[in-house]
Amino acid sequence: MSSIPSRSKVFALVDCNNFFVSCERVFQPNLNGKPVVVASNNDGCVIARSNEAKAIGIKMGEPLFKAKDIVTKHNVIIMSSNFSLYGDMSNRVMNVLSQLANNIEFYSVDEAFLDLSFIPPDRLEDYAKYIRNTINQWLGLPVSIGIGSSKTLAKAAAFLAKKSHSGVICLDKNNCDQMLVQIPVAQIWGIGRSYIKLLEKNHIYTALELKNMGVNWGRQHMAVHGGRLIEELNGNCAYDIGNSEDSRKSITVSRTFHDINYQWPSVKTAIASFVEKACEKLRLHELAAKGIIVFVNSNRFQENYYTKSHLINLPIASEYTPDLLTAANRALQHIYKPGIGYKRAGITLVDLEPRQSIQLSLFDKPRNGKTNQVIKYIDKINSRYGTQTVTFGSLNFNKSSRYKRKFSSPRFTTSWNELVKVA
DNA sequence: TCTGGGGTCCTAGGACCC
DNA sequence: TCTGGGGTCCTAGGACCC
Repeated sequence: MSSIPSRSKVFALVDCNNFFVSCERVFQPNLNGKPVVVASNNDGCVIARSNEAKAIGIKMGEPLFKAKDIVTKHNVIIMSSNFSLYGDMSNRVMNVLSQLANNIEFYSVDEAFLDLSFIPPDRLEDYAKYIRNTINQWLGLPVSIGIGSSKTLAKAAAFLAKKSHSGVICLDKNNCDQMLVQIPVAQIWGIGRSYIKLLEKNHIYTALELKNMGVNWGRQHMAVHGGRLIEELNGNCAYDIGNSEDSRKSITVSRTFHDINYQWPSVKTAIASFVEKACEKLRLHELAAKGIIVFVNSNRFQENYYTKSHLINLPIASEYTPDLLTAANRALQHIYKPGIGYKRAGITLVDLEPRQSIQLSLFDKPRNGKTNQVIKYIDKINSRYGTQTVTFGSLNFNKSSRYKRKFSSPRFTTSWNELVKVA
């Protein structure tokens, strides 16, 4: 029996150039042509650079105080970050891209993978240029596009595309090796600090050399990911386009403290406010958490660096701040060490699952001039468990005690349909 | 003096079970 | 003093990404 070889896949990576800086420039065109950097919270680190800023030697992630001399000398413009702007611009980019390909993965705030297998090979480059021009014309943002038969190759192509005149590079069987030899192995997607050391020890310096090591070598020295990575460099797809629906697995809120000697009361207060923020996100995405991790760090640039985290599993999947606050406090007791000045703390909500209730707001008649709002939770598990009736006051979400919830709201019983009508 | 914040995936080792 | 061989699940921590 002969099998017909399926046509190999084609992936494009669309990457916004200097994204945060480019967003700022859309609304402040006077920044064009000047060295501009966007700084992190507290204006601590450089998190985006214009080409002009890159050219004069400002490094990504560099603390600003270290770049002080260059900044002064070249009149570098420093912008404080405006993440709501970048998020909004990101949504616009993704909306445009969604109209240009069926299968798309929103990989990060400024990058997306597109499945372009539906485009004939000889039309790929033109189509990529069309995408690039469309985004530029509609949104005023410059993008680079890399194309290859795996996501890793598409990323590699995008790296070269950034330096190219056209902003688009297609890797195919014919030009792949001669392109990969130009790419330092450190630029390959999935190769970080530790692997660079390992590869240098083995005299591997370019993407081509890594490709030629073979899948078995990769698996042996760099675990499963290494094998897949080399598979991908050889043009075989090991990572398909991801599901683009919001299926996040954790939510983190953390901050670095300005005051280095954060002690118990302050850390406790900070953690409480992180829980509040995380719960907002949780509800925004209609999720519930089954666990909470609390972590604290001392200053990582000092000796005797202290870092500790602790997980508390919640007895119920929770989207309620009070439950999570209690858990966070318990976790904090485990990791807090007196006498240590904390530099950073945060919480991560884990094991997220779709929220199993929906929220309705019912209003009584105004009393004492105020509207008496009664917030109710209605069982979505109705459909799952076939229950028809929802009781407020003391509510069983389903038969298992795991989902029992108590409410302080007035007790009454009604049916699903009636409630929907009221809502 | 001053060094971001938010994610994913994998693995080693311990606890526990039969 | 000798002290199995599997398996699973959980957790902490490491590595990577933007």
